[in-house]
Amino acid sequence: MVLQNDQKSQKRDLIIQAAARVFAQKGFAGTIMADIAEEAGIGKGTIYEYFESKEDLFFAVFEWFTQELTSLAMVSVSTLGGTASERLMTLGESLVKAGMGMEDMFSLSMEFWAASVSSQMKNRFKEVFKQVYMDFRRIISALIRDGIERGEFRPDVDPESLAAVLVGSWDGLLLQAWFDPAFDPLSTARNFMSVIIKGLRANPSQERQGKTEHRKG
Amino acid sequence: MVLQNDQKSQKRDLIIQAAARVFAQKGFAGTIMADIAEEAGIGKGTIYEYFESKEDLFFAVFEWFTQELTSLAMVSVSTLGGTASERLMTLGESLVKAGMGMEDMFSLSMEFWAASVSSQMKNRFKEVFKQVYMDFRRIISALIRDGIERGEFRPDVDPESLAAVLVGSWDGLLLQAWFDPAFDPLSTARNFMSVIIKGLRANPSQERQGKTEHRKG
DNA sequence: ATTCTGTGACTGAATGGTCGGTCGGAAATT
DNA sequence: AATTTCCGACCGACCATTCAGTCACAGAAT
Repeated sequence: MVLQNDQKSQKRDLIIQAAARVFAQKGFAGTIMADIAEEAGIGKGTIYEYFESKEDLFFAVFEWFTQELTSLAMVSVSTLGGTASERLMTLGESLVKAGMGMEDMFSLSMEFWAASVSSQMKNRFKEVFKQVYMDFRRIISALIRDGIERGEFRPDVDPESLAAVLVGSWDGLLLQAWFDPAFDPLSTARNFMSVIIKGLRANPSQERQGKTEHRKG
Repeated sequence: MVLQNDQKSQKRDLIIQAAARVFAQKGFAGTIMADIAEEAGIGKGTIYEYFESKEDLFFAVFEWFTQELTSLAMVSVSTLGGTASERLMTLGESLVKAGMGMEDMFSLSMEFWAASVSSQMKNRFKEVFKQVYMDFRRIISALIRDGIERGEFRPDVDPESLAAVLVGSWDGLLLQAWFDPAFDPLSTARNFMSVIIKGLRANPSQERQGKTEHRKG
């Protein structure tokens, strides 16, 4: 049977997802192509119909992964309503939850990080990572800037810096949770966000208000 | 010549440090034992006089690394004077600076993370990581608790949560910097800390004061 | 019959780890 | 102090294994 393009890409996806599971569990080096073939329920040779090499496949998994993650964040943000504080809070929670839910996927992230150090394709990995982090920072900083414009947040915070730290702390928290099952990133994040929000409030003495001391449009 | 114990351990350290450099540059998988031997200026066989296996050596590098890092933090903290805010700020800066300075070393961290996913010894790696993160959190949370007791910080923040986030965001920030050379983790951290400090202040309207609304001795 | 897809046995390159042998120096013996 | 013995640190050629990638063939589709 001659596969249609969409069937072809469907099978590609099948392989990618099977590979993702195996890589997540065994790491890049620990994974052999035969494992992936078995997981996907196909022959080893077939993989090479769709991918150049093991590294090429790994990179494809990486791209798939970042896509999933980014669209998750996009959806979260676009769905959210309420004040900037609330949206920030909710986005944070849903990202941490996502990270905790797909715990396998987090271990995949670690493999990707490592790949950006030493694989043949480290520069391609780095480039994509850079872009992903930028995207996330952009999403968050827009949210913060919005809060400032509404007069909800102090005008003198730097949205970019704060966004970077939030993005960073999600990684950092999940990392700690990865190593210590007793560590609860969700309640940690919650507690933390409330401190942040207090620091952000334009007028700390009131819960919320529209008084505008803000500059910049 | 029969080596004394201290000569013996000196050579061990020599190998560890040579290995650290090579692993940092080429990653675990990309490193071959011959490289390490060459870097250390010894024969390959000699390495096996001191270490069971490649993984065993890698783990030894890991232990050495965490020791270095922890003692750096210890020294920083014990040296620092001033208010809790100032000490927090300074500790943060010096850790970020350290991370930036030894950029090779940061890439080593990534390798260690990956090792905790998939190496044979993943549980040993995880255990050590867990301990290291706990130590760091303990250092920071003690600092915060101190600030609360002095009445400098609001009594209703959770020192453990905040400490975890700070620790996490150092990792997270350095990670972003790793991928994007244009990203400046230091000024980001500075900006961020000032938001945090504002959120922490016991009495936000004054710069600093000793008024004690605090409970708990 | 022809074309396309799937396959898994096979191969060769790469490399972790071994082991028999070397050699500089310490200790024992003279 | 000269000589011999002994030790163990050091070495690197070699071995055994592991796997990524290939390819000749089988089977399906048309």
